[in-house]
Amino acid sequence: MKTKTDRTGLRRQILDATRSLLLSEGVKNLSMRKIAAEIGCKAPSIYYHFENKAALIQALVEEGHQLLFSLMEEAVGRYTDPLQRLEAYMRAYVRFGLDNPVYYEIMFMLRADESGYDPIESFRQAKKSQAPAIEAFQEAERQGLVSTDDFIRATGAIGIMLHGYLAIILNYPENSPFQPDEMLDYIIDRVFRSHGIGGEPYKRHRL
Amino acid sequence: MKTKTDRTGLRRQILDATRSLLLSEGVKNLSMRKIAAEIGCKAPSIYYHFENKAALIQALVEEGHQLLFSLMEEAVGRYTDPLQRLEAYMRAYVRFGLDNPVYYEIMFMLRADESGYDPIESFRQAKKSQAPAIEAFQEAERQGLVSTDDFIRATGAIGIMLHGYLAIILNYPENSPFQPDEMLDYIIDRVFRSHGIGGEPYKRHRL
Amino acid sequence: MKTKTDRTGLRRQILDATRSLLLSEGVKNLSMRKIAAEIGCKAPSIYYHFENKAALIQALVEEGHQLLFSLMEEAVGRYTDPLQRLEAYMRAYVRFGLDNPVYYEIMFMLRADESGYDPIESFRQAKKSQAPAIEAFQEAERQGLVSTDDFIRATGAIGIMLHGYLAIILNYPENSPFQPDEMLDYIIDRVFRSHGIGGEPYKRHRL
Amino acid sequence: MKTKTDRTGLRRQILDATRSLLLSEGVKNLSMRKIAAEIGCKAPSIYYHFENKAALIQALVEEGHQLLFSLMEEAVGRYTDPLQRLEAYMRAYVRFGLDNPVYYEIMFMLRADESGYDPIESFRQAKKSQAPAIEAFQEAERQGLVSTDDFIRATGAIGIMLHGYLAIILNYPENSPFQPDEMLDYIIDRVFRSHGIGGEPYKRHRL
DNA sequence: GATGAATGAGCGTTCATTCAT
DNA sequence: AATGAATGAACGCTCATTCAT
Repeated sequence: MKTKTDRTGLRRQILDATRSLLLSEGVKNLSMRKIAAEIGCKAPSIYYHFENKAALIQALVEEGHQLLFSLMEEAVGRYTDPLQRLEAYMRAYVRFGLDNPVYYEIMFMLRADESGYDPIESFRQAKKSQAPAIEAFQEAERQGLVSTDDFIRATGAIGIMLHGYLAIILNYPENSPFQPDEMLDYIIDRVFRSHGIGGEPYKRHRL
Repeated sequence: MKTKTDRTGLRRQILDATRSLLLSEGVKNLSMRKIAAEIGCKAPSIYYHFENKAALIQALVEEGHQLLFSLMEEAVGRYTDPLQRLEAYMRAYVRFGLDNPVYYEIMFMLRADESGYDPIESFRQAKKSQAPAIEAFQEAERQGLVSTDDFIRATGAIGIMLHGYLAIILNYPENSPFQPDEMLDYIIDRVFRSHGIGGEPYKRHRL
Repeated sequence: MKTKTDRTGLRRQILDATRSLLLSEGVKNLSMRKIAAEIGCKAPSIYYHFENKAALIQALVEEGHQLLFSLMEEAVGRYTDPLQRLEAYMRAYVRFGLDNPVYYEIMFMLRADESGYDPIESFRQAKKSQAPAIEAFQEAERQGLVSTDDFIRATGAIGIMLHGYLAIILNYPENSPFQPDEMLDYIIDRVFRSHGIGGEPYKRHRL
Repeated sequence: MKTKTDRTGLRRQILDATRSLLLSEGVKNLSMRKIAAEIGCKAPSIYYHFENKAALIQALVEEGHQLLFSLMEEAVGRYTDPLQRLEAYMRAYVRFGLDNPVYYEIMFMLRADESGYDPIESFRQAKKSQAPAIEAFQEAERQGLVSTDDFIRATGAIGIMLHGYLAIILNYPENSPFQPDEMLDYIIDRVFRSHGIGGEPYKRHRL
C-alpha cells in the first residue's frame, strides 16, 4: 500500500508537466523550476530522475518517436489498398502533429543543440516511422497504381510537404495563413496527382 | 573596426552584428550584451536605436521580407514563360532561405512571442512576395499549360512544400536527411506533374 | 539620492569585502552573494566590475603581490649592511604574511585552479619580490660575510622556510604548534649559521 | 563469514575512492555522490560507514598519520649514526609527502574547518612522528656531532622547512619554482651546516 | 547494509532593462 | 548619442544530507 499516492511516478509527472509547459509557454520559457512548481516538487528532485534538462527533453523526444511509430503502423494497418494506406499515413502523420504539437516540435522543429538530442538518431527513428509509407508506395507501384520507382525519395518529399504544413500551423496556431483542413485535402490530392499515370492519374479509393 | 563617425552607422552595425550572431550562435544565445560586444559599444546604446530586443529582431524581419520580395520579383522577371516564372520563383525562394538562413528563420521559423513580430503582419508581407507566383499560375492557366483554378491555394501549397524543405535543411544543416539539390529538383518536378493535364502533364521549358 | 561618498568605488568595496570574507570564512565559503550582501549591493553588480569570481580573486592576488613587493623594498631599504638587509627582508616577509593572511593565502596557498591565477605569473611576481634578498646575499658575499655562491637558490631556500613557517601559522592560527616569535628568531638564526664561515660564522649586527 | 568481509569492504572502498578522487580532482571537487559513483554504490551508503563528509576525511587523516609514523620509524631505524638517522628522517618525510600527496594535504594543508579534524589532535599525532628526529638530535648532541640544546625546536624548524618545501611542490606540482631534487639536497645540507661546530661544521656520513 | 526518493540551501552566472549622466 | 553603473529575476545545476524502506 502506497501512502504517497499523489507522489506516484514523479518521473511520469515530470514528463507530463514538461509537455504541458512546453505547450503553454514554449521551449524558450521552459525551466526546471517551473516544471517543479507545476508538479509541486522541488527542482533538484527532477535531477534524480533525469540527468539534466537535455536528458529530460530527450526522453520526451523518444516517447514521441515511439508514439509516432505506433500511430503510423496502426493507421496504415487499417487498409489494404496501397493508396489508401498512403493516404492514411499522411493523414495520421498530420494528426499526430496536430494532436501532439509538443512532441512534434521537440522531435522535428528543435535545433539539436536546444533539444540535446542527436539529430541523426532522430532521423533514424523518423525513418522507421516512414517505412509504412515507403512500403505502400512499393505495393502501389507493383499494382500499377502509380508510376514511381524512387519510393524513398517520394516518401521523403511527402514528409517534407507534411512537415511544411505542420511547421506553419504549429508555429502560428492561431494565425494559420491557410485553411488547415482544406489545405490538407488539397495537398494530398496533389501528391496523388503528381504520381498519376496519363489521363487517369490514379485509381484512388478515397478514405 | 568601423568608426563612429557615421550617424546611422551604429543602427546598421547593430543589425549586422545581430544577424552575424544569430548565424553563429542561434536565436537562443543572442543577447544584447553580445551584440554590443561584437560592435564594440555598450548594451544600453542599442536601446537608443531599438526599443528592445523584440524591436531589434522585428527590424531584421522586416528587412528580410523586403529582401525576399525584391528577390522574388527579380527572379520571376527574368522569364516570360509562366511555367519558367514559376520554377524561377521556387528556386529563388529556396535560394533566399539557403543564402539568408537568419532572415528565413526569424521570418518563418520563430514563434511570434520570440520574434516579437506580429504574425499576421508577417503573413501579409509573405503574401506580397507570393504574388509573382500566383500571377504566374494564372497566366499558365490562361495559356492552357496547367489545369488549376485555385491559384492562391496552389501557390500556398508550393510555399508549404518549400517551407518544409527549407525548415529541415536549416534546422539540421549538417545532417539533412536528404540530398538537398536532388530533392529540390524532385520536388519541383512533382509540383509540375501535380498540375499536369492528361497524358502530357505540362509543357515545361526547363530553366 | 545616493551620494558619491557611500557609493564611491564599488569595485574597491568589493575587493575589501572579499578580503574580509576570506579572512572570516575562508576561500571555500566565499560566494558572490555573500560579497554582495556584505556590501549591500546585489550579486550581479559584482559582475560589472569583475568578469567572474576568478578574476576577482586574481585582482586581489595582484594587489597582494604589489604590496609584498613594495614592503620588501622598503624593509631592505632601511639598512645598508647586507646581512641586516637580509634579516629585514625575512622579518618583513613574515610580517606581510601575518598582517595580510588573506593576501598570503591567495597568493601562495591556493591551488591555481581555485584562484584562477596563473601560477607561473604568480612566481614571476614572487621572484620580483625576492630580488632584494638575492641582492643582499650577493653584497654579503662580496663583503666576505657569508660563503655562498648560489644566491638564487639560497634565497629560494629561505623562501621555502618562511613559507613553511607562515603556512603553518596561517593554517592553524589558534593552534600553532610552536611559539611564533621565538621560532622566527630561531629560524633566522639558523639561516645565518648555515651560511657562516668557519668558527666565526657571521658578522651579524642584529636588528 | 561473508558479511564481515562485505562490511569492511565497502568502508575500505570508500576510503580508497576518496583518496583517488582527492588526487585527481582536489578537495574542492570532492563530493559524496562522486565517491559513491566511483565505487558503484549510492551516496547514502557512505553514511552507514561514516557519519558525514568530515568524518570520512578525518578517517583518512588518521590513516595518514599512522602511515607517516610508521614510515618515519622505519626510515630512521635503518641507520645507527644519529646524523644519518636525521637525514633519513628528512628524506623519508619528504618522500611521504611526494608519494602520498593526498594524505599530506589533508593532514597538513587543509584548514581545520575543511577537514573536520581537530588540529590539536593533528599536531599531537605529528609530534609522535617527529620523535625519531628529536631523538636523533639528542644522540647527535651526546656524540658531539652537533651543537644544539633545543632538540624540539630544532626538529620543529626542520619540520617547518620541509613543510614549506612540500607545500610548494604539492600546490604547484607542474610549476614548482625550483628544482625539487637539488633543492632538497641543498636544504638538507643547510640544515646540517646550521648546526655545525666551528670550522668543521659536522661529521656527516652522507647517505 | 544499502538504497530510492527527495529536499533545502546554495552556487556562479546571464539576462534584458533602467536611469542618471 | 552613448555609457557607467546597477538590478530584479531567473537560470541550470550541485551539494550534503535525511528518511522510510
